[in-house]
Amino acid sequence: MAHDDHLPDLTPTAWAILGFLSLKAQSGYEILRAAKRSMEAFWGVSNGQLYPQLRHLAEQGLIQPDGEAEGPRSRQRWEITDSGRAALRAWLESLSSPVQIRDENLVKLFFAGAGSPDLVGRLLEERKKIFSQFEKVIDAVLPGDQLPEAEQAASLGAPELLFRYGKHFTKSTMRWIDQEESRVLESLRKKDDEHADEERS
Amino acid sequence: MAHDDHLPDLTPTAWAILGFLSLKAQSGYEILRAAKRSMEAFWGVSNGQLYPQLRHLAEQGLIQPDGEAEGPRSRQRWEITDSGRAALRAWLESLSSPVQIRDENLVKLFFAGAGSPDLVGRLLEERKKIFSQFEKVIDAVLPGDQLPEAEQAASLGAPELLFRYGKHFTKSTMRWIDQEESRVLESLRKKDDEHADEERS
DNA sequence: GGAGCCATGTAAGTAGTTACATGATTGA
DNA sequence: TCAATCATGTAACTACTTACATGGCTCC
Repeated sequence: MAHDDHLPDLTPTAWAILGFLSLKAQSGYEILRAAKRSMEAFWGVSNGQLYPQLRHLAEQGLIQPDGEAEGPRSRQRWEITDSGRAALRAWLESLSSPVQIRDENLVKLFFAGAGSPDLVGRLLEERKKIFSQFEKVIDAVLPGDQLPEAEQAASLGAPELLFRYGKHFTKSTMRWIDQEESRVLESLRKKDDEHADEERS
Repeated sequence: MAHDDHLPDLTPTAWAILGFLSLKAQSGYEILRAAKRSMEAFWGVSNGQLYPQLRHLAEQGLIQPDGEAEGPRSRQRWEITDSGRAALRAWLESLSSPVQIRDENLVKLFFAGAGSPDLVGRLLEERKKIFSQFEKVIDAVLPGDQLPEAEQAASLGAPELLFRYGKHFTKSTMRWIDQEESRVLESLRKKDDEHADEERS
């Protein structure tokens, strides 16, 4: 990773949009759906971002309309330009910003962890739910049954790679939760023992 | 997790600030440092957020000044109030927002994955660097050598729990990268073989 | 009495979300 | 022909970051 030379200054979201257009000329809505299906878990794209960014990319000459939009609000297909492809290649070789995580459940665990094991247990249960939800999103990246062809084409790129990472990540987190849960159980058992000792004495 | 009953409407960052004050009465700067040391990896707190939020928490009656600030810009210590403690307890029992991840390197892998294995290899190398950097942040949560007592007290809560999670998380990610790297190597080997076949024929 | 860090604070900007408005298309 | 859904778009807001300003403290 080096030479951020002549990189246009775009947000990662804009680069992702350009990336989807590099796979196939498509409309904003199609991009939105493809992004939702294939990478929502690791980079969300909302429609409030999408349309302004499309216009911005067009202004920069990185994409262009493919055919005419029939009306003021009818479907407009976009295609990547040569300079768009070049820019995308450069972006792929440039330094990435560090992974950012915002994990409220974990923050709670931090503050609860010193206190009641009960609460920690409940928070770990919640965490399990959060991550099984997360796994559902991941599973949607590569559903067992076949997709309509259009959607398949739209989520080209390397869905299997993201899928493998997502699976690895969720499974590993689930394992950690199980470990912590048995730790909690043990600490409760110990407390019980101590209590019983006190009773006897 | 249930009853979000009478929860004041605060951002998770504000809750975290309140959480730190529940461990110990302290100044903004101390909170900033404790947050940086103990939970930066999973929830960053910046000073542009901190001071306005302190004032906001005070307006809500969840914290109060502990002693007087000597001057307009001198150290001010804050302490949590009873209603602050009650609110914090309620927050700990309330539903957490889902884990949010923004992972630019993974987005690049998605778009690179279908194309050149070389590029995928470089991106995996970058990922390794990103996560070994991440691990350094985690390691700072529980440094082998002892901390000044003040800092220890400030990062009470359950640093070991966050540490264990962070370690588990980074190790597991590193393992995945290794797997993917050998996958890349294999695909390069296959390509080579095919090439050799063509040469022979 | 000045260098450098400690500490508080703010202004400006960034990147994003949600909720809504509206037009176009489809199909019962 | 009406309802639902597809598709584009925007306004208002939210949470947050960076960079800077400034004052206070310490120690030589």
